[in-house]
Amino acid sequence: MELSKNFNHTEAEAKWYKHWLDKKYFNSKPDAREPYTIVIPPPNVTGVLHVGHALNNTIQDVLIRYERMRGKNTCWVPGTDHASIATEAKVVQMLREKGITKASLSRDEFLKYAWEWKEKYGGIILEQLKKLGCSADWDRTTFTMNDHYYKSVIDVFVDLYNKGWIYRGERMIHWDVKAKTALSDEEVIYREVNSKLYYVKYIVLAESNIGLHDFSPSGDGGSITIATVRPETILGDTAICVNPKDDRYKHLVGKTALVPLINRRIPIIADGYVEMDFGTGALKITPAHDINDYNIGKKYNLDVINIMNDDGTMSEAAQLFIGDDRFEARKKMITALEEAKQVVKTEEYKNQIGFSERSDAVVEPRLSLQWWVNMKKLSEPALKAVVEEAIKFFPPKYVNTYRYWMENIKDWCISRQLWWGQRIPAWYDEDGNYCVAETEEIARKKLLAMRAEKHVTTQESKIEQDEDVLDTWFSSWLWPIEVFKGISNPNNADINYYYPTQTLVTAPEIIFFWVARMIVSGFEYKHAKPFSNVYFTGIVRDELGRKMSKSLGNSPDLIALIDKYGADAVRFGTIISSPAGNDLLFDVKEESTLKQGSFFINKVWNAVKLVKMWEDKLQGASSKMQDTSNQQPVTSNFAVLWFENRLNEVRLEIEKQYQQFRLSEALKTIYSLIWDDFCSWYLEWIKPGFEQPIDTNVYNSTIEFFEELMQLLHPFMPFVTEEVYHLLSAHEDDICVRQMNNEQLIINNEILDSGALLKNVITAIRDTRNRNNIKPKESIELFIQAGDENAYKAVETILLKQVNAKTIAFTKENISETIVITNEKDKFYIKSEMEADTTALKSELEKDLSYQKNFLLSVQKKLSNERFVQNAKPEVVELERKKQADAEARIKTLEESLQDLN
RNA sequence: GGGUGGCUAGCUCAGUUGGUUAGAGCAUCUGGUUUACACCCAGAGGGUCGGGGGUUCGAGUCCCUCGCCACCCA
Repeated sequence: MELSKNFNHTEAEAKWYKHWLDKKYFNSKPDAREPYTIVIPPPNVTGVLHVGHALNNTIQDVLIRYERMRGKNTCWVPGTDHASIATEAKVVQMLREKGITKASLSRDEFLKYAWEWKEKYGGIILEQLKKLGCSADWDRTTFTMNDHYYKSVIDVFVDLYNKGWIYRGERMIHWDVKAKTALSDEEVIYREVNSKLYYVKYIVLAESNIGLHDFSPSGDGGSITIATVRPETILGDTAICVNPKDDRYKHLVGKTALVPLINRRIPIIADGYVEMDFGTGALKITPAHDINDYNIGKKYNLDVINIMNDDGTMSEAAQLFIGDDRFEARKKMITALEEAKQVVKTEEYKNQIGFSERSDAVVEPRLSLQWWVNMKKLSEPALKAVVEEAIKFFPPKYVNTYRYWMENIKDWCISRQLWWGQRIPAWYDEDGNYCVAETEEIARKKLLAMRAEKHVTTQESKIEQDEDVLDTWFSSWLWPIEVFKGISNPNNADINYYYPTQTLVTAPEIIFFWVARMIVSGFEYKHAKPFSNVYFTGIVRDELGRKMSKSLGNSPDLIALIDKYGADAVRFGTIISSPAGNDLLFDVKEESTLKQGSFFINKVWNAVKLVKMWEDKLQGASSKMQDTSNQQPVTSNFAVLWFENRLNEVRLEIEKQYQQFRLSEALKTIYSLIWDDFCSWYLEWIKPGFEQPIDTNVYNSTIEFFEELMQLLHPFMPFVTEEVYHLLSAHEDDICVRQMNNEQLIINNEILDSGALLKNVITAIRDTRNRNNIKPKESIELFIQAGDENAYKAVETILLKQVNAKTIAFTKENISETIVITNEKDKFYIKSEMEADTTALKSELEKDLSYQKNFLLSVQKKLSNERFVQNAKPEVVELERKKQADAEARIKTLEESLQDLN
């Protein structure tokens, strides 16, 4: 069979993915086997594949494919979430391009457009995951706005409300003036910004604040200067606050100041909250526009004056600059204050400002009536489950982060002023009564009953549903349950079989948003944890260490990379550079790990070509040829024996690495096993001479080894391994579902040691050849002076071939006129046409000798230390003794060799 | 300001309960191409383990302290 020069990834990827789908390998139904379940972190329905998704989903696919080959009934559930803010923004933008404003549409009309948009673009990311090779059960694809899911979210809301965990309340919240919606704390990103700190003078009235209605603009009570970065909010000031210990201001406490420009009378109060050394030590209090001011306002019963509209423009209450945007108003405010000579000075100042994660608008603190979940009691079992390790985190360092957040958990603001999402099931009547109910019909009855109870009227009132929708996380926190319809159809066969799931793979950034809340809902609605393990991937950064982000434009086009390098190479590249729990530095410029991945594929491909070349020239057990004189020497069997043991050794290693989620380590281990052990050593050892036949038994073993290697590699690089598997020999099955050998692995350490010795000797001799400029083609005569000749006899022909020797002879005597090298107790004499450069040789030997002597000295120092011999573990002392003996033997050999040279 | 993690070869990182004079990949250097692969082969060089102090027979590993970086929270 003639193989193409290189592996054609485009063709193979399409072919095998279709084949796997046709065979329904990824589909799962409950059966007698043990389940292994993963639910995908649903990507945003507006999303396109970026490196973070590639990493995250490759890891999930690796775990799923590995467990599938280990006999588990694997089920990987894919899907997307409806991402209310992001999707609504996309739809609004699309409408704008069509010349339609959201305000001109009814809610239903808008939602129709939104669904159209979702149907058209919402599946892109899932199709991209298929290109990556993801083996998810696509028949189970779930969307958080599907009918059953929608209903479950509503039911959960009603249930929590009835249990008293959901309430409606006025709070200071983060307001996105662009999206015109509330944001949760987690949706605000703080960035350091260069601002200006303005020092503004307030006039203080002479009299105390008794007669607030008397107006005396001249003041003569002096003045007080405050520092602020938001001068436009001065218009909403309702007090000035100083520290009670501050001697500078003690005489002013209790007096009245005038708000600049509008001359509102406000009290000067004292509270320990104020830091004396910040600014001037005097703080303006604007309860409607700052969370801390709000709290002080509540404490001192201050007026709350909201001077801004919901779009960030100044409201009538501001009195000035009405209708101007807040930043425009700030500029005008400064000009006006300067004209009034009330700006004392201006300083450059760096401060942290909150931005909306979705719209990037500067977040405005705003008082608002919102729906909240009281998390304190609800979250208790979830905290316990992680602390007590019923749910394990990988890496475990995130337990601390989780614990801190859960122990200080705040109420969760779940209402969003949007249309795209589950509409809050609360209804209001004309008299201000409201109720929460699954449907309008039930709500109507409830409200009627409320009115009757209050004896308001028996007449039915018009009722209206709350305009707002629920936070998207309020639907995705039910994900591990409702993807199996565990809420809409409790105790069905799927939920009972697949829940709790085994592993969640996600980014640490959403540990609070999502992971913690899923654990909470799991205990509340299934009375069980949603998953046993949580594997947190690293954050993907570019070569400069910057987080990949849309705004920076530093995220590469994954599909282009898959086209260029192949899905296997992309999977290799992301996993190999992503040690467990560490950030992944993705070198976009050089694409170095992707290259490494495609080089690796090429290596595997060429190994197939080599092995298949031998197929036509088989000889031995099953060969028809009777002539045995030409048979390959038995020493090839050493190679087979060695690789068999080496393979088993590595399989154990990899199993351990999987258990600890050290996937990048596992891949490195397999990479090195294939490239170094299999290709560089094993294949060279068994390689027959030019045009020579290969022993059938050796060939068959090699095919088996190769297939097992492909199986180990398959979870990481599914396409090339499936292709190679079918090329190596005829198979009815596919590697995708081939089951791993579950037998107890036996490892013969003697064989492994012999292999290591052989490798060492080969490397040492090659090194010596190199250093002495013996050309690769020039053959040498090798003499071995060994304590145990048998150790070399079994590998003699391999050694002969690997160091290009024409003869190997064993000797008891020193051989003169040769280059000599030593390996532990043994000496090797290399005779070549080149004249041995004794000076260079001598210096090499002397260098080695001095190293060995120093080494011996350090060992002796340890052993002569009584406290070491007494305190150290016996096996450690024993090891030191062996080191001493080895070093002594080595020194003896080296000294002898040096003597021969003189 | 509080918390967490990190600082090991030029770069990216391993280094498991303290125990060979610290490893890998990439990059670099030397030599090599008719016989699987130059997307390759053979080999080499390169580290005071962020600084200082301590515990110990023994510290990259444990403790203290300082410095720098990152992330999370406020």
